[in-house]
Amino acid sequence: MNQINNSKPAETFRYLILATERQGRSIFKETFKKIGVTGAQAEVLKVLQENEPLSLKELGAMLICETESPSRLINRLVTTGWVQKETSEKDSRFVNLSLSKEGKEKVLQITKIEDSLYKMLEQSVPIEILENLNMQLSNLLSEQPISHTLRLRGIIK
Amino acid sequence: MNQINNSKPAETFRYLILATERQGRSIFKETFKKIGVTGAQAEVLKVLQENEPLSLKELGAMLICETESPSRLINRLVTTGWVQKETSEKDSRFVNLSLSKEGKEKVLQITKIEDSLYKMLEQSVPIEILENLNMQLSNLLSEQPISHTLRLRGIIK
DNA sequence: TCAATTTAAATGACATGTCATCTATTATCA
DNA sequence: TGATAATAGATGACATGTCATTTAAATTGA
Repeated sequence: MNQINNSKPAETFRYLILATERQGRSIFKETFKKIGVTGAQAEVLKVLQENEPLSLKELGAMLICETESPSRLINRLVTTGWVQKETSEKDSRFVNLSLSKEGKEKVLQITKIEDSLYKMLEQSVPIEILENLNMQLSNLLSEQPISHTLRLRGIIK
Repeated sequence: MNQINNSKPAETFRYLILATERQGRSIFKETFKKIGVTGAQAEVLKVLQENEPLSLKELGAMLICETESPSRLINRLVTTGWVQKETSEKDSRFVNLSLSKEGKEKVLQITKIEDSLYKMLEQSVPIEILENLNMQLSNLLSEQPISHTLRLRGIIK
């Protein structure tokens, strides 16, 4: 078991969160690369799968990786052919975003990758510890702006 | 207390880590902005303060936000006048990086900001919970490549 | 009805992360 | 001694995050 620096618990926590996020992102990136997808793209495709159709603003509100109108990210996914973008008939300021057929297929691949990585994590860390971490982290975030996004995503209730 | 999605603890954990990191980054960014520094720059300046002089490679190994030779980040800090860069006399492939006088002053400001944000966090979360989170997260990372960086930084031992 | 205001999305500019490639320097080895 | 290999750092190109600004469309209110 590691010894941590307990003289500065808040600073230690900050860097451990940063390190955990970076390590996780690196692991996901490594495997997403094989199917030609970045982490941000994967999140978009999955959010669309579960909530389509969405406007850009609605999508932006549901992304944890993205805080504002993700025009460029979406335009790249449209160019790649995984997302369809249509101007709304009711209000042409809005666009309606949804997955194409290829996008739906790509999401299946993404889900397989994610599920296998989740399984690895669940096998290396006792579930009670994961659940406890989840409870503490969600308490920490409960009054923060991002908790709204987490509720939209069903990550916290 | 929040209810979390316990049907997928690993996925929930992933997004909670992502959300915690993003929320924390946003808070630091907000306050660093007032002294004209980005989060990555702040980390560089603090690492140099505690370990100077460093080569680019050594610095890169110690950064949690950065994984490789951070040439451009450093060049911007040199341009801004906070970091001094000299070619090594012994081996001119290497550069020696250290803080300028202005850089040292900027680090004092950075430290004040960080300490006040750390204090806020320590006041809103019981220390035992923070320490427990730190222990669990460091255990999680102990076999990961990034644990080397964390040890160099004294965050884990 | 029309001016003013608000809203959705796009874009410019900048910062940074990532990967590949390049240049310059040093080390190694026959 | 010189060719080859390894190393440190820089740069090109691309992706994405952030903030400000712009454009186009819809809403509001007099």
